[in-house]
Amino acid sequence: MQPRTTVQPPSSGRSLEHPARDAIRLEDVLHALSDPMRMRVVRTLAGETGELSCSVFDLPVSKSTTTHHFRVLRECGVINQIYRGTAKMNALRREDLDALFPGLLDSVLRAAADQDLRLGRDGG
Amino acid sequence: MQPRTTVQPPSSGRSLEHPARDAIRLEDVLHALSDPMRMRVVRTLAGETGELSCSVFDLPVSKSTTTHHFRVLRECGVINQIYRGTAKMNALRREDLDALFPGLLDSVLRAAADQDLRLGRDGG
DNA sequence: GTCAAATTACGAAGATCCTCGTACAATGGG
DNA sequence: CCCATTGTACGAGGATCTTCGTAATTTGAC
Repeated sequence: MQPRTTVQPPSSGRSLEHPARDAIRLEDVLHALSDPMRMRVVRTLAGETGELSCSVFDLPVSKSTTTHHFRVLRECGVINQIYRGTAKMNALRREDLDALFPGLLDSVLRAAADQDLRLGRDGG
Repeated sequence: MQPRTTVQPPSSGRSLEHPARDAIRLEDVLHALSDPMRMRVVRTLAGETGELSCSVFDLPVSKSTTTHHFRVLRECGVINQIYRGTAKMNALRREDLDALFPGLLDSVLRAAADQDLRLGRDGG
């Protein structure tokens, strides 16, 4: 078997720009989370430990729009994106967000879950 | 003569519509807080125990725009507004927000304060 | 090389948002 | 009653946002 030393082969030469941790702005994060589609993405990512490709999200919008929302999330520092083959993997920047805004992400996620229960989605 | 049981005379006949607690939506609150002017208002209100009139806020925008921002905050359930004479008093709906979104307001306020320090506003 | 899968880029339509100025309304004091 | 104070209503301009369809790009498999 091959060594495969690196855990994750970054795969391709395509690169994606991400803001450094210190460049992340609270107002941008709040704006990003104020969109239902993006909130849905973030909530799904928060329930996963690893990465998810864009295609596993079945948002009720076109693929172009989905691409747009993922870019907004990346450019404001909420998610990390990396190409692996033809897929683009996504992960929450939980460490960075928790370091910058302690407790914010968790309270937002909890508020979203509570609201779903209250309004009768999912849990009823 | 009338009993006048209520503590605060509402002063005028002008009334303002507020969403009930259960009608407050997380996405609307996040959107409201994503604007720097409105965040400034909320942070100022959070530092006060009582009410503040609109005029004590010296936002770097016109009076029309100030009115607009206060209305957005009221209509999404973040603040409570009431007329007292010629003034309009504002207060955070802290109880409602804390009940609906535990910890959210506090973490947002803390994040805003931290970011100000980090970016060199105020504290330096 | 060819092909399918995943995603982007581009341009555009429509909606919403932030901002403003000006004219107007409500209140309380003299 | 007159007036100053406080805030609103009513557009309107300009920016940004959400959404889309179609053409193009990148990658991995055969």
